[in-house]
Amino acid sequence: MRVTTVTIRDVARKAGVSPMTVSRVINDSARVSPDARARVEQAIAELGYVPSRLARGLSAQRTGTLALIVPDVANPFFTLIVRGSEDVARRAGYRVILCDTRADLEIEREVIEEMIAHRVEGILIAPVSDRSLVHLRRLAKFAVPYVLVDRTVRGVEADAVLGDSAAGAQQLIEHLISLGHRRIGMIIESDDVSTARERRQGYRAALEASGLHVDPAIIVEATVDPSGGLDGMRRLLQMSDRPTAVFTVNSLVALGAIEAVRAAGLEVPDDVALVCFDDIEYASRLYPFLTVMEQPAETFGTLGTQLLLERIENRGPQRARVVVLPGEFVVRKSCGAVAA
Amino acid sequence: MRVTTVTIRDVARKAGVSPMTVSRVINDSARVSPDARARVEQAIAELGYVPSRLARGLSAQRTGTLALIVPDVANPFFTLIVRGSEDVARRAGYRVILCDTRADLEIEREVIEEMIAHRVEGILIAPVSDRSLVHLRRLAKFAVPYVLVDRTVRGVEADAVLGDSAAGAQQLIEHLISLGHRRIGMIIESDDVSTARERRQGYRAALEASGLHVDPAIIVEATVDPSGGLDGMRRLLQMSDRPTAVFTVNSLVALGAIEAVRAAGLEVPDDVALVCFDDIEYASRLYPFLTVMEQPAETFGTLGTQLLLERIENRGPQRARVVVLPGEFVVRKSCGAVAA
DNA sequence: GATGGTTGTGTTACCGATAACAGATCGTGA
DNA sequence: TCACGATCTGTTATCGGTAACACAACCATC
Repeated sequence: MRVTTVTIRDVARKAGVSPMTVSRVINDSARVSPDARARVEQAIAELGYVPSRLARGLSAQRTGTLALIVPDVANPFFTLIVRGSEDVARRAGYRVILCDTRADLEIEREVIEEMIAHRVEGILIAPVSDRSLVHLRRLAKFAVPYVLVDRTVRGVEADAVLGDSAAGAQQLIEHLISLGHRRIGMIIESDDVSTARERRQGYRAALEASGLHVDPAIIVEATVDPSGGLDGMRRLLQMSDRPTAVFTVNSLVALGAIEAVRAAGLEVPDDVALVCFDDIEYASRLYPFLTVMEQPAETFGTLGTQLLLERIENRGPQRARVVVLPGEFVVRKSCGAVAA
Repeated sequence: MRVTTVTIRDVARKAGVSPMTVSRVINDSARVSPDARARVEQAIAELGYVPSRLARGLSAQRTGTLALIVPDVANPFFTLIVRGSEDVARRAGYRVILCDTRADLEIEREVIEEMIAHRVEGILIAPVSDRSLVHLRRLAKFAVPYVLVDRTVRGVEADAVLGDSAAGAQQLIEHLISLGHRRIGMIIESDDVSTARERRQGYRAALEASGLHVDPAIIVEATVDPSGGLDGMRRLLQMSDRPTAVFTVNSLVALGAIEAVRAAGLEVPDDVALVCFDDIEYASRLYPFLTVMEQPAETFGTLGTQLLLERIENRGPQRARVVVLPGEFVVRKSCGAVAA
């Protein structure tokens, strides 16, 4: 059992060539005589040599590493993005360092510093909010290419892969209106997250198009997880003039909202209809319940990573490319359109 | 906008000291005069200097990076492990590179080579199967500490954090027996995955303890995902003497199994009772249906990472530590114990 | 005032690879 | 036969840090 690492020099000595020739063999770069190549390969096999990416990265100024920064790895939506990104990266010979910011700006700041220190070649990021701006500026300062996924940031022009939040929300709300709802609430996060902002717009547009009044009282802010939904729905239910239908910013919030409805002795959709963004794949398989605007999450990851690789390799146009992927409207029981 | 990187030498020049003094400041290592320290910090701030982890890693032989290798990042069980591991690693000043093997031995081999090349300081791994043995030997050869999570590998003695698969399976089966079932099928993966092996043992032990016959015909092998469950249950339902209850290796398989039951015009638990390992957090919130042996997945991640860090820092005993965490038996509707 | 220990800082070499250049060998055509 | 290009290989410097040692300045002690 070896303790010290086998280096390129050890291989060179054993093969009776210079380190440079070994380097050429492992990089398949310039021409090497069949004879030398064979001896080097033999030596590599015998010594069990694995070239250090650190040394390579330092000298070649290429680490072969990307970073993927998301606000919540446990959210199935982001998990799919992770999977898609990982896959494309691997095929292109890159590794992915995954960072979970837990939707915390300070953690986001830290991980971005870390990734700069790691000299990752590019970053795919679903930023915490508009206040991530300074972090992205930092990336720009260090000339680290990055691509936004799922969310934009005010004042930033960069490649991005997004869902159509405004249109999606509008469609969801229009559906509720078509079912006869006139008082539609919303549980959503703060306005400085682009998706939330756009979904609010869609909400508003749908109401206004039908000549309905937008009542700020039934738009409640919450954290983006089941507990936020629980809390938000609880507040809505307490109102004297409570909504007959509610739109939540995503499916995790919807889960909490459902719990609140049940805890109040009520039911979805009988007492409160519910629609939201993002499907929960496994949950829907077990129990197709939520009416959702499903986004192609894995494609967010694959496409985003492809754009990133193009930036890294300096292919692609100067101008930022923004890809907006439409969602798929899936009607299930929670909206009350079909028998529960 | 800078293109070339700011190095320790640039900082040194600006601060009027040697690079070594700068190194001391950024590492908080040896003593540095308050005056020099102030000048260095000033220079770092003005230049926006971020030390390269590559260079540091190369020269100090420490990368501050761990790898986490799992067979399926999209499986909620492993996602929770990821989250736990990430969290502990960050607090200890380590970054985590996440690798998804997709339960493919060849991909596992590749990512392990990659991680050796990256000179990660340690690896937390849920191995594909017993055939991962050669990969782990490779890690041992390179003196890379590793800790097993969720699964062991035959012939390997290493730190491990595991669930109690045998006891858990036994309890699930005993529950089915107590409900009156006498013909209990199983959908499970190949025997060379330790968890599957142990769950088979628990299954067998429970049956034998009740004097029931173990019928190999109703033990079917399948891939560990919904499609495997679908396929496995389909086969079981075709039998003339089909089981009245089925145990699936985990909840994703159970989802597929339920689909097969429904596709056959039957229902769970009325026609077939169902139990399995691992909860699907979000699904259960929406619809508490599956009777499961829930494992503390996030703890697998946190504890495993702690053990790993101890190995890396050479704390902890020589001998391998194997932690077995008990699961929590959660009775819901799928087993038929309560009214559906 | 010589001795010895602390404190702060610089020098040198090296971590493990690669880029850039230089040189050696060989075949080919004039 | 000589010049020239093609092919292969080695040398040197460098990527951006740090370890190990050296050394100067200062203080306390006898």
